[in-house]
Amino acid sequence: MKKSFNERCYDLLRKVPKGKVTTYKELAHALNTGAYRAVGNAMRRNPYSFLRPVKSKKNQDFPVNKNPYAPEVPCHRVVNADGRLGGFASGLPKKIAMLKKEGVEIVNDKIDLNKFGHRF
DNA sequence: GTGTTGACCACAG
DNA sequence: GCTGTGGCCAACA
Repeated sequence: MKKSFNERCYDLLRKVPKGKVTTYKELAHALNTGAYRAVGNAMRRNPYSFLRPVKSKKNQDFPVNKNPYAPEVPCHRVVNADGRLGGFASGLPKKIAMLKKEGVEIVNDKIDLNKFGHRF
């Protein structure tokens, strides 16, 4: 079964335990590729993002109606390699709030990857 | 097939 | 600390 790069990203992302975060770098590495940017790209057009903004383009890559992953894809659990939150389509504060809620400690809008960084 | 863009990374200055 | 530059890979026009 051939999965799109996007799907693989989400699949890995779902494996990240609650209370932990991963980085675009690790994610891409786990996918056996170095396309961190592509991962970010995938998240940006993430059709399963439950906080997806109105900025939805043509998400013709997946059947959004069925959204099989739904809130199971914690796109808020992905951060930059430095631990910075980087970007979030629906706003960083939201991301921070959710992560804090899961037990992730955020200091100065950054995450301690030594403690909360998940590796595949 | 080519060129642009992207929620990035690493390095240089 | 900041900006600029080059590079990586995938999706899209």
